[in-house]
Amino acid sequence: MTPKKKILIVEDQGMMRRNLALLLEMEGFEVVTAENGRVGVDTARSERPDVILCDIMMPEMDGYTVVQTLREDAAFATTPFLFLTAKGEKSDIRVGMNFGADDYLTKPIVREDLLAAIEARLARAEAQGEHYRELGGTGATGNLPDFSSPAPLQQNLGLTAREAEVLLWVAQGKSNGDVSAILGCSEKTVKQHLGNIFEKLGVENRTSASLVAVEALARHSAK
Amino acid sequence: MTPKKKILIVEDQGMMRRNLALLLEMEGFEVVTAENGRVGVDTARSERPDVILCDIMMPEMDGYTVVQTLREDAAFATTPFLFLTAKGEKSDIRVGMNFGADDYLTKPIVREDLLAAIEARLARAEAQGEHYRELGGTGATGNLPDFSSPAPLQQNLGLTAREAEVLLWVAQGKSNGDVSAILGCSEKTVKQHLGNIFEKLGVENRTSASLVAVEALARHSAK
DNA sequence: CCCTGAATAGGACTAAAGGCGGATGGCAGA
DNA sequence: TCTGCCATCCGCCTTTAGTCCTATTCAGGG
Repeated sequence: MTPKKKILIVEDQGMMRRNLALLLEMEGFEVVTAENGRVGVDTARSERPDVILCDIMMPEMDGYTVVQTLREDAAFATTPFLFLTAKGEKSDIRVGMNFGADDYLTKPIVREDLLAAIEARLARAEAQGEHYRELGGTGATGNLPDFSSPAPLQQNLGLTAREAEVLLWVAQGKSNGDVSAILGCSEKTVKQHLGNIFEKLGVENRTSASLVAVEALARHSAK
Repeated sequence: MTPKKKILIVEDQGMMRRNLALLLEMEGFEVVTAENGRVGVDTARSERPDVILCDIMMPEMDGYTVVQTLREDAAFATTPFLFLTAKGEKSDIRVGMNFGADDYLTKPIVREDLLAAIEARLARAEAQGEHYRELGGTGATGNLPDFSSPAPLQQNLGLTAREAEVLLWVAQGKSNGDVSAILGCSEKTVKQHLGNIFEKLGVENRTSASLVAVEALARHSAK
């Protein structure tokens, strides 16, 4: 929502293309257009639209081929693809849907239907993204795992509460001196705990222990 | 494919329901049925089908409400939902699609269309799953990032080729001595590179540098 | 009450890490 | 050709990390 959604219109009829573009721009979408299927595929690849509206009957490359081509590309596996068709012919629509389109709109395009369909597909795509992001946890976006609690380390690695606290800070790059100051104990104590941690984790130094910790935290975020 | 796909049929007309079930079972699908919308929602939650076929006009709860209800549940955010409708009325279908359905089939149901639509939606759902799994990379499952190539470190962190190699091993917990043996150079050289790496990454020790490296590698897996 | 496990900490020591300055050779671009 | 940038390596030095051993305190369970 916050970032302007980009819509690609692939439609050979100039008037129809301009009308649609104008309508969508007035609704706050960013619009790019292509005058046939072949150009449409190229434009999709360079512009990475959030939604694609595509006519079926076009010169150079028809709509079926466009959706088929784009669906082979992992980058467009999730992009909502809507057909625009002049024909009420169910068979045409069926063919398109079976090629992996997400919806269709019959001409003449009604403004309300168009907007409702676009919003519905955007909402659906977003909901699916969230679903998979949930599955993937924070690791899915390449971010660092959650260092907010030592509990996962305690649970998953069989550490004591204090050991988990020590490791939590060590894994964030803190020195023994830092950790002792943070936890309010002697540096000797930190070293002692670290030695025990290394033994429990089967590693030989803090860097390896940190790796194990990060992995455990990531696994925990992944639920 | 390997695991039998489970299909939920929500349809109030007994004959239609049994015919569809029989047809799909003969095609090798596992089929569960529900005789109205309310039961359909319950059944979906307990059976977790891979595809849902749902009539629109039903007693107790209509098809729109079913899809609306299920889409609110994260578990069904990605489940292909196909409407079965006796009406060729476009408006009915539009309403259903706008509620988050994925496709529709008009009665009388043609065997080929039904199977093609189901296969198309299953393929699409699977492709999307793969897409997001790719985004999640190995990190999505809580595993460690890909340490097979230093290239991502070189690219994303602005390191030289050699520096990236050094960091790649350091981030895996290797000591300077180990790295020098692995790379076939002096330990002094490793230290020198590490110093440069620390400066470039804005960190003060190998553990912090490793954290940055792991994050960069995870981000790279996320494409 | 005794025993265990956890947390704490000290001393003494070795090993590793990291900083600083200097130096060489290769290689590509101005 | 000269100038950076990169990779390589040295020595010297300080700081940090890590090990081994020992010891105290405290909370719970049998």
